[in-house]
Amino acid sequence: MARPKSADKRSAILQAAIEVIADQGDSAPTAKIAKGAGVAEGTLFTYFGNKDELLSGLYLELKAELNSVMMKSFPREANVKVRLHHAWDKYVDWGTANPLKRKAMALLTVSERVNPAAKAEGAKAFVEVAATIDESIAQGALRDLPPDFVSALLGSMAETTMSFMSASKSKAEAGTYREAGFEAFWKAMAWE
Amino acid sequence: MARPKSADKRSAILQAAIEVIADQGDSAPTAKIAKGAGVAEGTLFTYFGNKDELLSGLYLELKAELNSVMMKSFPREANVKVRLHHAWDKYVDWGTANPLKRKAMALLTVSERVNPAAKAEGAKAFVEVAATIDESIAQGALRDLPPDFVSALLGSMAETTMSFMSASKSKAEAGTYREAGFEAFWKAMAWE
Amino acid sequence: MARPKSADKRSAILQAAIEVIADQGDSAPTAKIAKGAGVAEGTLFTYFGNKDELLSGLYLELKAELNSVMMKSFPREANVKVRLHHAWDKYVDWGTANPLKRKAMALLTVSERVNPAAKAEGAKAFVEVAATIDESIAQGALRDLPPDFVSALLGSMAETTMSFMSASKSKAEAGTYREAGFEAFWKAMAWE
Amino acid sequence: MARPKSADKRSAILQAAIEVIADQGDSAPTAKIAKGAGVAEGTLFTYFGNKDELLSGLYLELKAELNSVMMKSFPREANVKVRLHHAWDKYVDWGTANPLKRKAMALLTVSERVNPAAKAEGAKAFVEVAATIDESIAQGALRDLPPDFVSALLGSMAETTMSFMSASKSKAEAGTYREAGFEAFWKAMAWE
DNA sequence: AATGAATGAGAATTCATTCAT
DNA sequence: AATGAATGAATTCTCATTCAT
Repeated sequence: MARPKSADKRSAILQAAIEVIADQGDSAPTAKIAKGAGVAEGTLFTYFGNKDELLSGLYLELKAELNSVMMKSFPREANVKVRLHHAWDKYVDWGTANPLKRKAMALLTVSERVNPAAKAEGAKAFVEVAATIDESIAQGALRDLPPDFVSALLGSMAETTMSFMSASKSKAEAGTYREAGFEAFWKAMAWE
Repeated sequence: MARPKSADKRSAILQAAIEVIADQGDSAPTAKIAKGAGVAEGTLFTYFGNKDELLSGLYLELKAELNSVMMKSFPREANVKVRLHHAWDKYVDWGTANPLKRKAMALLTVSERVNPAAKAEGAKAFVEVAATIDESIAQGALRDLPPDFVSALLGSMAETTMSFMSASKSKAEAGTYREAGFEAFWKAMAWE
Repeated sequence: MARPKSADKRSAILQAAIEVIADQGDSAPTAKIAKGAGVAEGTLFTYFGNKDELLSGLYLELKAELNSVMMKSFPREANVKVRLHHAWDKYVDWGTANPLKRKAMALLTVSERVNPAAKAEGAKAFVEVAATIDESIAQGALRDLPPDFVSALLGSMAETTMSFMSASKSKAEAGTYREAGFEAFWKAMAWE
Repeated sequence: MARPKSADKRSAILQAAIEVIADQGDSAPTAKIAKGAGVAEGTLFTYFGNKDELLSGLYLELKAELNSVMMKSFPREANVKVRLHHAWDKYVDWGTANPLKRKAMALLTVSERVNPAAKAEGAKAFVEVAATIDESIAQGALRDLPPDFVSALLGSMAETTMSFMSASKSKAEAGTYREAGFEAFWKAMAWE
């Protein structure tokens, strides 16, 4: 237990978990994940104490990756609309470029097996976005709604947008949805 | 003609299924559902051929109930905004008044075990709403976006709104979210 | 229970049992047999107290039918070879003309569920054949072997002959097996 | 390489399967077999993917054993009668010495659950006997009958002989049946 | 008598986790 | 640390039989 030797193995397990969970949900057998990762069934449990920990760990990993993607060259100096637009674009681009990760993350988000601590920690992926929303409201760029509500709507509208982007027949069409989605969000939230 | 199949028992099974599925998702044991319904494990299978049929049957039942709720005194003669507002209110009121049903329906909507025929049939719950959206776009009340995209956004925004209504501490606060949610949707989709 | 009203229903159940048991063996569900007979599941149990009784009853019925077929115009006055040849021909003709009955009877013969009393009673189908064999041995037409052994060999050789007759491509070929089978039996048992 | 799959455990499962299947046929519960073998219910499935594979595997094992018994010091140089006599003796001795194996093999031979590939493979147990029969017919030692028919009669006559040997009260009596059975077979098939 | 819904004890697998190697 | 065999509780579904209608 503990002190895993190889970071590679941990990554391989997580990668396999993404694929298997995207396909079968949180009832995916650990044996299948281990096989996908090229390790023995028992080995999985030296990297993750039990299945819930694996699920929670994967959830965190995905949230962290998403956070890093959204924050890469985040235009902290620009105005709030530009900043939110940046986050939106990075988010939906990541989601459409990584459909398995998106699917797995969505499944884990509603899974009872991901522990509450991980859920709470995962929320931090959006702290900066949330802060930007707070600021937007404070300075009157967005309507006076509870910031959490605005964040949640951003998330669900982005989720919906991604599914239409993924179903698109061309890059151009996907791009249209991406822009229309953000415009819808912004108009929904802004004054006027 | 012997003991007829009892509508009560069928209902009891479906009701128990709502509770257990809301709690555990589609991996809820049929034994637990049967127990919750107060029938023998085998009895469940005289009402539903197998677990998938139970899941699909419940999905249909919930969609039908939601449809009937939304269509009750649907103001067919009023303008599109009024009609969509009516549907929105009925939808989110039903969802907040019946959190278990809402949860179960959400879980079943993404379950692989609900058969495609049921999914297709279930979509009919929203046909009139979809038609209203089509009409809104055609007559220029809403922006020129793919109607399916608008419908999907309506659904996901309503879903998000419901979760904030459910978490509200007062009826008044819930009512505020309900209204704010619809306003957000309408502004997101309308011209200007 | 008891006192069945309709002999037709009893026959229908037995007929259905032949078909279902020939197909699935003694694990064939009683529900399937009832359905095949066009009666309700419970009705089967007013004609046969339980499944073992049905199986045993069917076994007896088949043995009785076979007996009556073999004894029809049995040449009691002819010499023993002629008499055994008659029984042989009737037996294998019945078996090839009624493959389902033959299959069901074979399956029931080795089934643990047919009760011993029925097995004993069923043996009577061959009493006259057995008597003829006794006589043959007594008068020196057949070798001095235990009569039961001779009877058993008659049965198993006939069984094997029937399966080759059933697999034959023509009536003529089947007839050849029928004759060759009897000749083999006779030569096996006769002096010199 | 972890605990290797144990040949002992595999044997224990097969041995238990022989006993339970001889008693209950192919509907014998896997749980009962596992218990008889002294392993957990799940363990059975690490050695045999499913019940059909267990049944097929056992069938093969028994046929292979029988083959090795019949072929042990098979007198390839002797004349055909001697060779067939050898096979007959080894066969019926094995069957009477191992009544459970004989019963299980007979049951599996007619089981629908043993897969066709195993049935085909199992037939090889008798190839050399079949070849000897072919040769016997070709050189005129046996009558001109289809070799398959001769083989089948050999099998069914041996089967019948074994059941009388098993019921015998003494070794001597059993030996008498063994010899009488072969003589019956030979006379049935030979010219004159 | 006939019907078929109701029952609950199996039956065959599956699977997270442990532990001998 | 890594492996994968071993475990046994849990799961879905079947089926002979009973019994309310």
